[in-house]
Amino acid sequence: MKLLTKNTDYAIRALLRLARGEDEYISARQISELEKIPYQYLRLIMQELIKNNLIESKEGKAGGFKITKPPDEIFIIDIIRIFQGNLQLSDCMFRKKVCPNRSNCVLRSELLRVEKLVENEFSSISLQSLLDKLSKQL
Amino acid sequence: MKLLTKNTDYAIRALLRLARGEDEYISARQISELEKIPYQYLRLIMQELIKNNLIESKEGKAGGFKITKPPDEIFIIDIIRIFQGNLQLSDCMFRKKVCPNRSNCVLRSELLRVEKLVENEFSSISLQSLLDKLSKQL
DNA sequence: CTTAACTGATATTAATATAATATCAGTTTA
DNA sequence: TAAACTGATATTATATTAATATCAGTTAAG
Repeated sequence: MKLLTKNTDYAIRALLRLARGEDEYISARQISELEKIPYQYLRLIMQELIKNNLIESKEGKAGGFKITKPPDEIFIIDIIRIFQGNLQLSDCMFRKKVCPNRSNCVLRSELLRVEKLVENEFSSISLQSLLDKLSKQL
Repeated sequence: MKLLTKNTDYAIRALLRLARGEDEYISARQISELEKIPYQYLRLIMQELIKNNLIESKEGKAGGFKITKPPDEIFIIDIIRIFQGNLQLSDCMFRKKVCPNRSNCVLRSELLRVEKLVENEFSSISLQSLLDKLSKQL
């Protein structure tokens, strides 16, 4: 079970970069080099972040990206949701009206509980809190 | 993020079946039909469960599988570990000596915490507790 | 003593999700 | 007008997960 996929992880790192970068625009190229994220892949990630209003862009030479909100208003869960969708349980039979399988139903409520727990945890971690940790490391 | 993969889920259901089945052997064919699990896939799962000493088998006609421990001694985490390995964090750079990426390191401790949490939850759910729920549903 | 119903072991394929590249059009600045 | 960028989208590669298939060996029952 992987809590974060690579794109979520890359996105977090990219956002942390932007959050550190005052209000200048930072290009995908720069972020890619600083954070060692494959350039083209990062581009896709940035586009997703734009769609979700976490960052904004400036086109053309000297263009790049800028974070749109203060880092204490962005939470890890927001980023997870973008790239990994809502937390989901075992594939099983969820959309179906009546769960055709009792054993699974029994599991369901437990999984929902754990899911909720994980969600709460990730809802409590803001970019700012990570930045704070970062600065302590220096 | 999927908490359980299908094989884990199937394994849990199969084990619940066995746990309900007194001390008779139940064949993969029967379980497959009762729980609607693809037969050949289930066979593989049963073999894994044997390797991990959760069940034992009897060969030949009238053969099948039997659970080896009382259901209050088997926990969901045990089954998850068999089929999904240890909970793992974001792929990132874990085995490496020095984390080459500070931003990620900052995430690391948080992820470890959440991971531990999930682990604890799944360690507290026994097959017996699921069986209890099942019987209430009847 | 042979056949039906089973498990053991392992190989193969299919399906899906994740990760990474590639391309081309359009924008901005110097 | 060229260099350095983003927008949009298509393509490919890789890994993981799920599912099938095959064949040898075992057991029980007629």
